[in-house]
Amino acid sequence: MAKKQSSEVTRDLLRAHDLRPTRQRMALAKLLFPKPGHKQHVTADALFAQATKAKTGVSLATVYNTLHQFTEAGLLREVSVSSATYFDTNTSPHHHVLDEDTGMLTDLKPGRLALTGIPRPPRGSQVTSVDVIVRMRKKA
Amino acid sequence: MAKKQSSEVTRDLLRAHDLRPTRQRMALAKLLFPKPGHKQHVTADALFAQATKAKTGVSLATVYNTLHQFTEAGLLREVSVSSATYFDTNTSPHHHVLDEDTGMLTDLKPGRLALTGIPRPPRGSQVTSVDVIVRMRKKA
DNA sequence: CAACAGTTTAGAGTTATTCTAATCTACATT
DNA sequence: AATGTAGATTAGAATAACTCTAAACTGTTG
Ligand SMILES: [Mn+2]
Ligand SMILES: [Mn+2]
Ligand SMILES: [Zn+2]
Ligand SMILES: [Zn+2]
Repeated sequence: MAKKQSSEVTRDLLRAHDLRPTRQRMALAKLLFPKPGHKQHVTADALFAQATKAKTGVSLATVYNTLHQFTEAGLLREVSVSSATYFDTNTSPHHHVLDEDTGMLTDLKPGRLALTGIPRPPRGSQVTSVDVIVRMRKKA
Repeated sequence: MAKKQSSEVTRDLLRAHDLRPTRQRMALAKLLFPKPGHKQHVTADALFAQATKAKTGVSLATVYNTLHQFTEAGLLREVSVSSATYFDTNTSPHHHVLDEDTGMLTDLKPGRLALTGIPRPPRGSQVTSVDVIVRMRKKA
């Protein structure tokens, strides 16, 4: 568990994204962004558990609301993997490897995997994201 | 709605995959594989609705059971897209475009999109699948 | 036509997530 | 600093997509 970022830094982060620095958002932001380079993949449930353990008074609904607001603000990226959604603090373009045995999601080193031939969207539409998930499992 | 494949062909298809040709499986197979080249993406719910409309007596549990059995048999391929799973009658390797406005899933012409640099799995593990989903949406 | 493994089913249970509508709070304004 | 209000939080109900259970049914084999 990394040391939490200072309140001032966190407050500025929220303000910079037009998010009111409420007690709940401050607490969740500190958990999500403990220090500049620290990237992680977190589910709503896991974050709620962390917040609860840290005695932060935050409801599950607020965790969901906040994750989505942070995502809209560009602070997070949503990655859907079958029946679980991960919120990724690494918002730069990259792809994922999913360990199907453990459910663990790992970043693929950027630049390693390359995609060519992504179709151009019809006019009026745009490509929202290109998600590549490499699924791995232990051999039978 | 394409004409259904004959019962004999459907029966043989099931037998060839060690699946007893029950009334329910016959009905669902005819809906899924109406004729040789006809590919589609179907959700459990949509298939259940089709079967119900066709006055086939099939329960939702059986639809799920059957879709998974067909998938295990290699007749279908499961494609997960956020909170919805599509079963694809096209089991050959290919990727998808998701229209986020309508939820419609479309095949990407194979050969068009290319991937390089897929990581080699650690010894003892294997790559189960590499899923690429290009998400598109109407411009704001 | 047994006999039994395999199959189906209604309905309850689960899990992840969203919704509602009442309550609260950050902060701009006075 | 007190006030007004848009924005935020919350408990709990609701929804959606499955999965499970255990009892009833059926395709196949002998
Ligand atoms: Mn979401
Ligand atoms: Mn499945
Ligand atoms: Zn990531
Ligand atoms: Zn497809």
